[in-house]
Amino acid sequence: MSGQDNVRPETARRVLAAVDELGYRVHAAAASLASGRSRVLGVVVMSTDRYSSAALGVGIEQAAAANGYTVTTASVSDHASGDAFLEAFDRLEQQGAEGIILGVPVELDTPAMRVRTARTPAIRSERASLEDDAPLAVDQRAIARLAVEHLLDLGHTTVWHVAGDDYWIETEHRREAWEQALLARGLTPPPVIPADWTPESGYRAGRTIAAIPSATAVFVSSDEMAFGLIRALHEAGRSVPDDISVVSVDDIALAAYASPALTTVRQPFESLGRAAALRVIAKIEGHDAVGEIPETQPTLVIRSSTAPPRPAG
Amino acid sequence: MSGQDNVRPETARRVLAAVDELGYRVHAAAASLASGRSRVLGVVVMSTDRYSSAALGVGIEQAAAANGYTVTTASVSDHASGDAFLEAFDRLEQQGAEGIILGVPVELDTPAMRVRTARTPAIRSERASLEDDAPLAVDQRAIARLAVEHLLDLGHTTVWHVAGDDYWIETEHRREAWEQALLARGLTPPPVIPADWTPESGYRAGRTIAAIPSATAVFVSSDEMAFGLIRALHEAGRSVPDDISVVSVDDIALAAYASPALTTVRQPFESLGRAAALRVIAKIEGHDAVGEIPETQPTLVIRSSTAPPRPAG
DNA sequence: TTGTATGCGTTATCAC
DNA sequence: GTGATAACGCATACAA
Repeated sequence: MSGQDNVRPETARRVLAAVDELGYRVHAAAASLASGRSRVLGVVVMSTDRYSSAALGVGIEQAAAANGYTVTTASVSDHASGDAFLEAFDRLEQQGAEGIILGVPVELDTPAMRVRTARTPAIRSERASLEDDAPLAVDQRAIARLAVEHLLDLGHTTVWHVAGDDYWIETEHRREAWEQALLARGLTPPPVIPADWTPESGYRAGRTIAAIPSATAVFVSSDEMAFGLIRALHEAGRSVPDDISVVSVDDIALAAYASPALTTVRQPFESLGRAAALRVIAKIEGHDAVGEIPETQPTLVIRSSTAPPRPAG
Repeated sequence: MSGQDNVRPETARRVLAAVDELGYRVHAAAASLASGRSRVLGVVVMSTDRYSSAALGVGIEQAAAANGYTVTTASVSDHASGDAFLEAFDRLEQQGAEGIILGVPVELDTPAMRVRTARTPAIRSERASLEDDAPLAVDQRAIARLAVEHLLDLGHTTVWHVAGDDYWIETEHRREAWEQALLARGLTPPPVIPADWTPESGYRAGRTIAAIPSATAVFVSSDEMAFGLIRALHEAGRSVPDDISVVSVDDIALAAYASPALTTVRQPFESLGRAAALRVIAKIEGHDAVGEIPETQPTLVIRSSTAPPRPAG
C-alpha cells in the first residue's frame, strides 16, 4: 500500500483486493501518531473576503493537494494584533501543522515568533522567506514603479498616491518606490493620501484629489479603492482619464468592467500562493529545490483609465 | 486539564504549573486516536475566488472556532463533476473530519452520497439540510421575488432575467421564482438570457438586452454580471436607470460604487456560513438545538440602478 | 519476501 | 481523589 516494491505481485494483489473489499482506509490520526508526520499545512489569514486572501488560498490549496498535503485554516479578525497571530499560530501547531503560511502582516523577527518558527517552519506569503531570499514575494516596489513610470511616460508631470492601510507592509513598500520613482525623474512627491483598501476610503481620497486642480495622475493602491475614487472624481465633474489618469493594483475580475476600464498592475496571487506552499513544503521536507518556481512578477495591464494629460491651455 | 471537578485544588494547581513550565500541549493526533474524536470540520468548495465562497468560509471558520473545532478545506476545480465531489468528501473523511460542509452543488440524494452522509454528517451550505428543513439556506426564491416585485412596483411592465450558471441550483430556483412572480401579475415571462456569473457573460447579456427596444427592466443574478451588463448597455447608448433598470444579487463591497450604484438583493453569506457550521456541529454532537440561528433572509438594498420606466411617448 | 514486536501520546476504565 | 493500565490504528525496525 505504501508503494514499496519488495512485494510479490500476487501478494500485493491480494492485499489491494482486501483493501477494496473491506473499504479500508488509513486512519490519519493513527498514521500521524506513529510516523510523527501529519502532512498538514496551516494557513493564517484575516477573516475578510478581500480578493487577495481568497486568491492566495486557492493557490496554496492547489500546491498542497498536489504534494499530498491538506490545509487547515485559522482566521484572525481584521486588524488583529500580534497576539492574535501568535494564538493562531499556536492553534495550528497544536492541530499538528508541519508548516505554516502567514497571510497576515506578522513581524517574524520577534522573540515570540522566533521560538515558533524554530520548531515549525513558517513563511509570510507576501514576503521572502526567513533565511533565504528567493523571490517568493510579489515585488511591491516593482508595482509602484510600473504604475508611476507608465503615468510619467504618458506625459504627466507628477503622480499622486492613494496608499493602502498602514497595517500592511505592502503599503510602505509601494509608497517608498512611488517616491523614489518620482525623485529619480527629478520630481518632488506630493503628500500621500491615506486610505485603507476599502472602496469607501477610495471615495474619500477621490474627494480630496478632486479638490486639487493641478492633479492629473493618481496611483491608487487597489482596484477596489479605484472604484470609489473614480466615483468621487466623476461626482466632482472631473473626467477619467481626460482630466485625471488613474492606475491601481490587483486586476480583479471587475477591473475591466469599471467605467472607465481600469489600467492596473496585476498581482499573480494564485501563483504566489502556490509558491508559498511549495516553499514551506520544501522546508518541511528539508530539500531546498522546490521544483519549478511559479511566476511572481507583477504586470501592467493598460486599459482606459489612463491617458496623456490634457494639453495645457 | 480537561475540566473535571473531582480534583483537589492543590493538585490541579500543581498540574497546571507543570503544564506551564514544560510548555505541554496535547498532541492532537494522539488525542484523536484515543478518543475517536478529531473536532475537525471539512469544507468542500470550488477553487474560485468568487465572493460567495470566501464570505461563506469566513462564517464557517468563526462558528467552528467558537465551538472548539478547526476546519480543513478541500477545493475542487471549477465546474467539477460529481466524482470530484466524492473524492473531496473522501479526502476529508480520511483526514478525520467529523462533519462536512458542501459549498458545491452536489446532489445529496444519490446512492454514493447517501453512504457517505450516513457515516459522516454533511450539509449543503446553500440548501436546507438533508432530513430537517430548518431555514439553513438563503431563500433563493425570495431573492427573485424581491427583485421582480421591486421592479414591477416601480411601474415596469415586464422584467427580463439574466441567469447564473446552470450548474448551480440557485440559478434554477431564481428562474422559477422570477417566472412565477411575473405570472402572478398576469405577465408573460420573456425568454431567459443565459450567463455564467462572470462579468464577461454579463457583458454579453447586456448586448443582447440592448438589442431589445422594449426592455426596461432586468433582474441579473449577480452583482459581477451587473457590472458587465451595465457596461454593455452604456456602450449601446442605453442609460441605466433612465432607459433600463437593473437589480442584481449579492451586494458585494463594490456594488455601491458601480455607476450607477447597484440596487441589489443582499445575501447574508457570512451568517449562512455560521449557520451551516453550527448545524453540522449539532449533528455531530447529536443535539438538535444549535443555539441561536443566524439570520439567513435576503434583503433588498435600493440604490441608483433602478427607477420608474420612462413615460411612454 | 513476509511476519511480528514495539511504541507513538492520548483517553478511558478501574482499582485503590 | 489519585494512580495504574489497556486500548486507539498505524509505522518502523527487525527477525524469520
